[in-house]
Amino acid sequence: MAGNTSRPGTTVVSRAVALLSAFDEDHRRLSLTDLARRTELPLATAHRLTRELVREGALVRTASGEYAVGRKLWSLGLLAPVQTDLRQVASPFLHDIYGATLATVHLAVRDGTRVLYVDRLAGNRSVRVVSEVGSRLPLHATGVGKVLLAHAPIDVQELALAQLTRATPYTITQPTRLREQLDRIRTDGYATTVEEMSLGACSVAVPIAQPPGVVVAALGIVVPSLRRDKTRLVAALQVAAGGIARSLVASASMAAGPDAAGPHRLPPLSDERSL
Amino acid sequence: MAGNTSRPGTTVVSRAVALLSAFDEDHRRLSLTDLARRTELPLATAHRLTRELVREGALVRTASGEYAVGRKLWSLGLLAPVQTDLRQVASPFLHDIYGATLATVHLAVRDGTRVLYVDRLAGNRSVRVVSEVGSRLPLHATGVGKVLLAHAPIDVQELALAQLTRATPYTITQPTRLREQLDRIRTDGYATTVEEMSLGACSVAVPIAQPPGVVVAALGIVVPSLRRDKTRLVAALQVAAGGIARSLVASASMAAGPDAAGPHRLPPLSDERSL
DNA sequence: CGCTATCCTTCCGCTGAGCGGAAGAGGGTG
DNA sequence: CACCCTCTTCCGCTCAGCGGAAGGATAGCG
Repeated sequence: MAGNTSRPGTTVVSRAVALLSAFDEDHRRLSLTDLARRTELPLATAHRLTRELVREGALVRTASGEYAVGRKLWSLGLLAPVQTDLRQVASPFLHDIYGATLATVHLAVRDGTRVLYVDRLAGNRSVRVVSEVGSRLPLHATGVGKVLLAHAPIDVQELALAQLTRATPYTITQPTRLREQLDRIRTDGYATTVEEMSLGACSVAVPIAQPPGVVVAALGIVVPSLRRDKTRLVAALQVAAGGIARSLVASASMAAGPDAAGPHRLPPLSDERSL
Repeated sequence: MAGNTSRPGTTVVSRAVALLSAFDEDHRRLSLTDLARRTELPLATAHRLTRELVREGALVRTASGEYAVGRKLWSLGLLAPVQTDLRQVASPFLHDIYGATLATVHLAVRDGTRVLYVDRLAGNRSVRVVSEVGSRLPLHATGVGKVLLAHAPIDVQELALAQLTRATPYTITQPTRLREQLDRIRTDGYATTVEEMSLGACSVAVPIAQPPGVVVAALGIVVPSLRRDKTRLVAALQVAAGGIARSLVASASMAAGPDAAGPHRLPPLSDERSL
């Protein structure tokens, strides 16, 4: 920036990104004042930057004068490696599972200490669930989350176990109990939840491991009850997960995002903040 | 910016967006030098800004040192009004059609003089097609494109008719011939293409009109041949399109993104550069 | 009708954030 | 070892960016 900055040290880029990040699932449209408030930027500054972002197509202005995320960002986001490989490869398999079960199907990866839903298929008659594509939930209360947690590095596990927030009366909030489950998940090869995230919703999930042993994603479905056909569901999921993993080898090499960076770590880059 | 700018008048924001826009379908990963070249920024400048974008999560750095679009942008993009309503509402219907036909299914909107593919379902056994979610193609050579063109404002039609690029030997490049087709599309209620975009691919598409009469999107499928069951396909598509339109009413009010703003057109926006 | 409240937009002078040439650090190749 | 290429860091110059303040615009209230 320049001149009379109220908070020196902040850069134009960080402010611009802050403005964009002010939008979330519950705030898809924001007025200028909201934007300024949420980013803690002076109104005039927010106004100037916002106008420029609109000019560049990163934001759009609705008829009512509110701002929303623009199409340019949408197209750009689609280029992110999150979806490029994994999503494309997995898509047909997700359809197969959906066709066979008519349940909500999830494809997710771990993003720090949260599950990031990369894809989701849901029909009219599927169980209502909170997750949407792009949303992030805690690792300990969902099927795919538990799978990813069970196969996460130790330090991530510790971090996650230290913040077991409660979503329903059935959410597991005791670290020791969850630890036991994680052990079982590793040996059994699948995870389940029973109304731990939302009432009336149970889930089964399995890992997708690309170089065998390295879990890069999780595949899961949400059903009203597990009683009847857990084993059948697990089998179906594992077949699909295997297929996805195998298809990933083909388009391998370039690797599914930073997490899978293997022995070579990223150049330092130091203190990245998450979202 | 500040100081010794080589090209005064450009702003930090525009440079940052330029860096992001350097990525496209054929360039999902770019080295620093590539970025600098594509944006015509001095290397040092590109480096500084890029590093900051990485710090903010807008870009990520791969193990090999290349840059790619980050997860943050991906999540942000998902908030764009492009998909919020329309895509979500349409999703189950797309699945139905896919299940019934196993053909590639497309959901598209018009973005200026191009088709913007908002969603796409394709299986392993579907016809190979060029379009991907997020890609933009000319209006005159695809099924969904023709539908959108037929129902576009006059000035857009003129603009599009003035640039009938050829994709295959079967692409229609004579304005008068296309004009006739557009008339038929309006009366018949559906559009077809026969190998006009890619050889071996035919398509059928129908409009999705929300306040009846106002076309907000198009729904289409791609098949190897139209001979056998065109009427059947048209019927299926029209049922789905009707269903989508009806479901849109429910989530109406807050409006399906700027395009659906009814009689009020978008604020000029005019000379936006595309991606 | 004025008064207050809330939102958006424009103005303008001060200044440090941003600029980018240049030099340095790897790494790969012949 | 010289050459080429890409990435990274340095640093002094300077104008792009900053944001308080003033000026509409619209809405609701008494």
